[in-house]
Amino acid sequence: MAYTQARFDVSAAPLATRTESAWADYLRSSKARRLSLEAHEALFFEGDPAERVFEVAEGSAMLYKLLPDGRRQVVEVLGPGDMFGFDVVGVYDCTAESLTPCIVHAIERRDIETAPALQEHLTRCVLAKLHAMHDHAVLLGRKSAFERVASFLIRFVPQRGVLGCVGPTAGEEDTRTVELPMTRQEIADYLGLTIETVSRVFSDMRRRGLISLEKHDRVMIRDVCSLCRCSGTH
Amino acid sequence: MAYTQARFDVSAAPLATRTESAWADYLRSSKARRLSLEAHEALFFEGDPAERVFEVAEGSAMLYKLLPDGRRQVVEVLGPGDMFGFDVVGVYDCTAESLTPCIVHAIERRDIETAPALQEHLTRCVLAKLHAMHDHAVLLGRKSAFERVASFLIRFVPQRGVLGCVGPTAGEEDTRTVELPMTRQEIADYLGLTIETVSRVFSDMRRRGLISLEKHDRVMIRDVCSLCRCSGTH
DNA sequence: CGCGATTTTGATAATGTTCAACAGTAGTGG
DNA sequence: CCACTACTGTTGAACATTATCAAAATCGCG
Repeated sequence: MAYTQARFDVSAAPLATRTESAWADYLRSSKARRLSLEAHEALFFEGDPAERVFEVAEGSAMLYKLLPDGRRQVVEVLGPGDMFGFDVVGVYDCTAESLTPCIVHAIERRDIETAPALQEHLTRCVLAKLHAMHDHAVLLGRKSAFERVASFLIRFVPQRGVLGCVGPTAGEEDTRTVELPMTRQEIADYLGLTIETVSRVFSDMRRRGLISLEKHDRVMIRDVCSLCRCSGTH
Repeated sequence: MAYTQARFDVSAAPLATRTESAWADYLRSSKARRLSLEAHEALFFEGDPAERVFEVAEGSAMLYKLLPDGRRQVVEVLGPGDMFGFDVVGVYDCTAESLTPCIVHAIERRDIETAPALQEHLTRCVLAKLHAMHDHAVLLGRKSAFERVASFLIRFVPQRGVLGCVGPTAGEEDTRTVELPMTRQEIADYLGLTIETVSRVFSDMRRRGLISLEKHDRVMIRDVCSLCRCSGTH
């Protein structure tokens, strides 16, 4: 092996800084278009010619695909900083729809293709998405309904449930409240379940004291680590 | 919208040619290492420091992830031309294992990072993989066992079952024989099913006259279009 | 308060899993 | 060449999980 992980890390750090800054420069420039969306507004449809790439600035959105008989699979859930609208074949492979009111930046494909620093940033984002899709495939292919919902909830607790999880702060109650940007139907379509199953799992988790529901979309996780142990991943 | 799909296509074509050629140049150079693998040999493990990127030259391979209790999800099946071993966090997120005897090219991450033309090629490959993962998420999240196996089989018929499928040649028997590079267990772990269910679906397809099995891993598809209609996608 | 939409709950059905036994296949060595 | 063995794949029966269908409860909002 040519160099160790430590050496990779140090060489990667300045690269990231460099591309982040080029990206920030681009977004400040007049070329980037800023779009405001209401909740549940489609940004583009599967099959539309792919002319722009987008970045979520505020709020959240999703990408989904439909089967001819109407079954839907939400393939990605997007938050601030996430990019989407990449393509290979000239058309979008998914439909993009806002979940909450949100602001997205639209970037002309042309601008990216001619600016290596922007390309680097884009590549980084695509790699992160591919990584996330691998995890999601495990969830869809091998996890039970309970594990899927647990994994889903932990996703909304920053820095937890992922590799290098910081764990609970010693001695403290490890309680966190998360705001879900999605309806039960959207959660179901993301997790490959039905709306009823999602609802039943939420109720089951409540009965077991793992969570409590302040509102339908406000979930208090009683103990993040306990829930994490239900996710199948740990 | 700034420009039409047609304009995107023509601008994309020369780009592809340019990166393909840089890629071919790199592979001919002494920097690319050529590795020979037997069937079922691991190339790297989930968690290993990610120092190189790979390309399949001959044969096929897979990427999989394991849950702590041993459940496995095969997240990608790779054939000639496919790249793998990308990372975001410095370590591989999957284990890579050959399915058949195969030859892979190993490319130092450093070489790619310093050569924009190689980066473009890599970005293209990652985008294609992301696209494939979206389709796979639909399969795992929303398709029945029968549809999953049908989709899987069609995957091995070049130019069919995908967007812009050429369809059967008029008047001809639309029969094709495919060689599966995977065992039933591997297919099951790829499709999010059990080995028994995969076996039962194969038998069911045989009884219905959709396929015939010359050997366990040689499947004759009686009529590609009929099978395609069973895949849920069309 | 009352209406429409979303969510929850219940009863039943279907799909796929699990566990167990059996069959086919390939490889080995007498 | 055939018997033996180990492995992979197939089939069957019982079971579990999740889906489906139907109804009740809750929420959001004018």
